[in-house]
Amino acid sequence: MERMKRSLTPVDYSRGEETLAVLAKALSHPVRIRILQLLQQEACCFTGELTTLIPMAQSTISQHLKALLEAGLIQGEINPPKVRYCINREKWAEAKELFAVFFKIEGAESCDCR
Amino acid sequence: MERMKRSLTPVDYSRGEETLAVLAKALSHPVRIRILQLLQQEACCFTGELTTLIPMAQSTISQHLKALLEAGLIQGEINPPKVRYCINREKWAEAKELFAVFFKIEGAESCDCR
DNA sequence: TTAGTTCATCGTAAATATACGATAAGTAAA
DNA sequence: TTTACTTATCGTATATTTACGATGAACTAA
Repeated sequence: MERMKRSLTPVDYSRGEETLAVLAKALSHPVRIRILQLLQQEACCFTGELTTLIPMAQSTISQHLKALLEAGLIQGEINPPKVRYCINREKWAEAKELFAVFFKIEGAESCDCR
Repeated sequence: MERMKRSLTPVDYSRGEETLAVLAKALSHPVRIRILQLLQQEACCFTGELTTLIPMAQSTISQHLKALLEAGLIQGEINPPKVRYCINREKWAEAKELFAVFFKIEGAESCDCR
């Protein structure tokens, strides 16, 4: 069959739109929400501590940690043979602000579609 | 090959964790961010208006609208043969609050992992 | 050096997401 | 009824995500 195009013209998104989408994607799995909450409460966690708190394979937890790391929401300190993670406060504040601004937009009045 | 298990014991997430993840997933694509911003600015939009504002196939836009609808962030008013969409203010406020509360957690001090 | 510990990465299966065109559903107008 | 218009859904190709176990990398301790 013929090759299918993936888009007519590429939509060009603003920096904010892209960033927000990336952050939202990082938050789009419940276990990552859980991990972030645990890191908030505990200040720091070794990967091993997380595996005792969450019934998932160690490799899966590591994979989710990587996703959070790539989104910039957490940072890791290599303390061999352990690795300790914590929230990246700077990025956290940025995300908090981005979501707040996004949801604050009140633009026009609701049209109350049903 | 042998069937692979998807999880050791199912992790049970709280209502808030699930809800936040669902909302985040809805926001995890830049075009959906764009659509929501447009709906905010314009109060209401017919699907057709959105297709003129966003260079994507009508079917694709419709698919994204469905995703936002399922997450509850928007609502539609059938006004045949058109359908007008707008933000669901109630859900919007709920989402705003959920994200705000989530990011507000300050728990312990940062451990400054590097 | 060897053994043990901790974590990341690889390989892979399955599910989900994302894009497109084609088609169906539904109403209004001719 | 027929035609035109708008939107949703279907079918499908491809990409990405998510889960697992197995293996590798890196450091410590014996």
